[in-house]
Amino acid sequence: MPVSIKDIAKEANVSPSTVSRALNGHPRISAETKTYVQDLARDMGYVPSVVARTLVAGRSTAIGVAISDVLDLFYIGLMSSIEDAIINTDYQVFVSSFYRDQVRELALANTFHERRFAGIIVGGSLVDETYLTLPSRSFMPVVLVNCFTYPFSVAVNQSLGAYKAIEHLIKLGHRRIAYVAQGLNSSAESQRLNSYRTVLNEHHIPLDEALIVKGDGGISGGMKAVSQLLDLPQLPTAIFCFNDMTAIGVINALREKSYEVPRDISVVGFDDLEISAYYQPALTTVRQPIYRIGKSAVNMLLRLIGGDNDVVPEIIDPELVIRRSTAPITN
Amino acid sequence: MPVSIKDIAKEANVSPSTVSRALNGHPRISAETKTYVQDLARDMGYVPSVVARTLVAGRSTAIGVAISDVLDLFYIGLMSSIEDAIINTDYQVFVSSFYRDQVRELALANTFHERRFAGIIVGGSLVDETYLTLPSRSFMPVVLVNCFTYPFSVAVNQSLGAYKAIEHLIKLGHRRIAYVAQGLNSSAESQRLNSYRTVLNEHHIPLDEALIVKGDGGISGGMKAVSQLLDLPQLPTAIFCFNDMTAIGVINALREKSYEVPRDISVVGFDDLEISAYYQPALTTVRQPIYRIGKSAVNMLLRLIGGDNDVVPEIIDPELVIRRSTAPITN
DNA sequence: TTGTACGCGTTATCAA
DNA sequence: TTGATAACGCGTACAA
Repeated sequence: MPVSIKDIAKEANVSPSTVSRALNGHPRISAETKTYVQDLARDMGYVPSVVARTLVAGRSTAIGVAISDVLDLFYIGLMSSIEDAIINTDYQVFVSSFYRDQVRELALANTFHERRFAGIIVGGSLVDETYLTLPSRSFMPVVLVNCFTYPFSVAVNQSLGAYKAIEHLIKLGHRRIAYVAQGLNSSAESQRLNSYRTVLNEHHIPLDEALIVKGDGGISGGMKAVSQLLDLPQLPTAIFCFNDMTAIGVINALREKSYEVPRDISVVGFDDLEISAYYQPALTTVRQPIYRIGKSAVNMLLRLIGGDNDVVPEIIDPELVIRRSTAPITN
Repeated sequence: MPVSIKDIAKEANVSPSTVSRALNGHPRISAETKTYVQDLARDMGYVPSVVARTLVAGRSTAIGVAISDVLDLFYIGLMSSIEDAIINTDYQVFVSSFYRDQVRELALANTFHERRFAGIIVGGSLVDETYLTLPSRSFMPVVLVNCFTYPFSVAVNQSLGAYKAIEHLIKLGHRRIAYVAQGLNSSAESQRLNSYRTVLNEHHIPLDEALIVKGDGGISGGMKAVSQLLDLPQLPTAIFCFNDMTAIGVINALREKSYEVPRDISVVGFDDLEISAYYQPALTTVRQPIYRIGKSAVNMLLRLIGGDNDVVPEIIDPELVIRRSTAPITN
């Protein structure tokens, strides 16, 4: 068992409250007993119990971060930026993931609730507005990232991102543009897919549903998607991918079949991960400014925790980063 | 404030202990009151306070994972495998990182201690045996990953890994072999560096200290290292990198200067990240079986938590994965 | 079958 | 300046 205030009190022949005062720099205490108790506490290896402190205070300094998938580097960047933003506050961050599973996501929210966390940030939620109905809502604020159906959120404008990507391809002369989806019921997914449909429509390009295939947000999903696309009677000349890892998978699978990017087929990603600039070919992609997102999410959460409910969703316009994986159509 | 057992008791006109019994499936309670209380608790949105429960029980079901760097994909893999291994137990995982900083690492250990976590796993520790001296040691076991100076650890044999990598290069005819370090005082770092020196020595290759340069474990560190190496009067013909991300940085920087890998210079990484197989050229690298490491670390920690101190360090022999970034020397 | 009393570690309040 | 007491939410031994 850890050393408690009582143990120190007994050893020092004072009352527990005196120990508490000495340790918390309370004004009304003699300098003598103060240093004596402090030294003793140190020597006994005392570390205060935040558990007990939380119980009596009725509030916690723990902030939870729930991310959909640890293997998705976008969420890793989010995690990193959140930790960065919170390091200078009085709060501590604890991260867990729910592996793209609705049930696990809610279980995780419940875990945070059970532990009475001060608030949580969720990246890649699959249950969205459900958070509004949770009983924890009143005392454990929830901020979502990249979700548009929720009032407390920081989001990159997914529609605009997809729009910019597809427009870019169209300007390069492409008309047969495939979309490799993530295969999840996320807010980002539906926004991008809708935008894909809209832009094609605006440009009077007939929609071919066969060009919409499912990936899994990772390399292998991108590779499988390509094998589906290559079975088509008429190949696409460009592929818009849900994210950069998917794009890397796509490019690899194409290379295996001796299609070269961008000579034969153009590929656009989403996220702008660090690796994307250093991949061969360097990826054309839609940048999600993850650092800014994390900072804003933390900001918003801290305001909500402080009782300021007067926040508005923050929408960030993404930027298209043009590199070497896209080129004008040749044939 | 969240709903408490007392709130329910008041509403149901029973005592708090009856509510507690009803909610915990206690045998001695009438089926009638049981279901009544359970329904009421659900309707009132009751979620038990693990904080209070932890306090009274004297033990927690929280397991902390401290990783050195979220942007290092090796640790992300570790995090993932640990979560995987723990999902079927009664414990919950909470991850935080300490950004390659000794002070932050100890602060994080203290945070876990304050919250009375059941145990912690540390990846990439910079303080190693210090954990043996912490006052939390007796009730919060600590398992380290890839640390050889600590009795409770799961580690890949770093020396052997480096040995296999360098041997491979030597067999390909290389004798001027550079080493791009991580630049940290970690256990892995010193083991690999020692091994590098040893193997060269065994093969009677004179050690040129100028061939040992510092990276930072990431892409940019690898790139900077290359610019140092290229300033040398005599270039290396092969570069052994601390990890795969470093290798990717190295290959990129070389490409920028029109050196082609492996034609002009061979490059070996370490870790075998997912991306490494799909990079161009696919990386020759030392595989650290991260899934197995995470599983073993969790296993060991749970045994320690269970009071079984009869554990021995687990050492895993790594495998060299030969791909396309290494080739026989040409000139 | 249910209620009462106590303790977990801490802090705030009130009394000495 | 210090000590005693109560309270946070829960579980459990004991009493009813």
